[in-house]
Amino acid sequence: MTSPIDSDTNPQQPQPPSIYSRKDKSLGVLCSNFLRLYNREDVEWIGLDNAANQLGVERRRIYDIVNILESVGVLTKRAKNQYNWKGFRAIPHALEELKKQAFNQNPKDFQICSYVNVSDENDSRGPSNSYNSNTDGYTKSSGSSKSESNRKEKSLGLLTQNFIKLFITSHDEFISLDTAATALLGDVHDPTAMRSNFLSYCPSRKTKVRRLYDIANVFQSMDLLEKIRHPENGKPAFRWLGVNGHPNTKSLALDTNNSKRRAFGTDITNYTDSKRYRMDSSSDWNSKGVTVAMHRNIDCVKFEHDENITMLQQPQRNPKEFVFGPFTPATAHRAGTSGNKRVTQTQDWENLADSYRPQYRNKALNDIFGHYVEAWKSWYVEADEKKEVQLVS
DNA sequence: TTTTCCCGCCAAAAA
DNA sequence: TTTTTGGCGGGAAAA
Repeated sequence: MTSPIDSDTNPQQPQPPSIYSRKDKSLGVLCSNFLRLYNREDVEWIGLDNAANQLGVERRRIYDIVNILESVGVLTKRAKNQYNWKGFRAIPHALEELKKQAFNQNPKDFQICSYVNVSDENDSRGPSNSYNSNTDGYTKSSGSSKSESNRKEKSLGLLTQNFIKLFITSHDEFISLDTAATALLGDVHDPTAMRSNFLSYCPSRKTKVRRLYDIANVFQSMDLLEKIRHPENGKPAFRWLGVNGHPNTKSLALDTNNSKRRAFGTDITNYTDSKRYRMDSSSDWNSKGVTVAMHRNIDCVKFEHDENITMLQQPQRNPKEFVFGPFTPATAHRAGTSGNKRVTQTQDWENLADSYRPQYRNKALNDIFGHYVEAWKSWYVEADEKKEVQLVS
């Protein structure tokens, strides 16, 4: 067996001046090399030091790769410096878990809207949080300390999982990283970030986009993701390929002959068709990535910030109804919803927004939340009006 | 000019 | 305290 060092090049010969190329150093290339090194049946575990040495990179880069791979089940942490190798076979199960999470409606399990302890007046430190031992390893227990949860909720692994969930739940086949970053901005505890989000300027979004490029590069090297030009605007976007390496072919054509659309999130366990990782949605809710963020953030505040706000009151829910979660389409309707009901529903939301505005002690937060609600309301109404027009025509 | 994303600083977490 | 882990953003290559 020969190592790269044993190549037949003559060491005496002057090497051509090494031309620096970023591509050679990219995370995608590194991930390919990493997989080439370890993606074998006989590999049980890997050491980070060994990986860094073998691949000739700093440990820091190995952490990037490992965190992303761990988020899709390829690796699990075994000990300090060591990871168990699970391989690609673990990916489908991990994706199923993510899918369940994306549509499972225990909001507290949804990391994206985790910590919202914004109030300066409420700086009590809770007990340490820890990752649960469930599949993804990133579900947070409640009562986290601010700093810990801050750090973990911003982790690359968590961002990776939420990025995947975005593809799973999105009605759009093509998602730009900018849109994804907007949707995945979890800095709800940062009033500046929240406000900036709506003003299309946000320093942390730039960082988020950087991280999404990292993730996308790794996933591309694994054939889980494909970079394309958006067919409509020609801008760079990404398409989720999934484990089969085929694009999600859930197309609108699927529903063209079926006016009765599936209620959002009703077939959680129904993923025998691997091409259908995206749920049918009866709305165009995520034609605006921001809408996703909007809805999510409101849910965050609603469920996580109960000590500082008056809870948003939930309308009485039929226990049999599916309870929407953070990625739930804001304009999703139940199957068979009548037009009248839709109008009523819109009005209900308007009323809700008007009547149940939480009262933050922090005035800035209060303003921001109000901003969220107003924006959400207008988008909701707009989307509903579009749907009405479509129905009429 | 905009998009992409490497690189390594440095702080948090763990040992 | 030392070591491991990894968030973060400056700034440069690539498009």
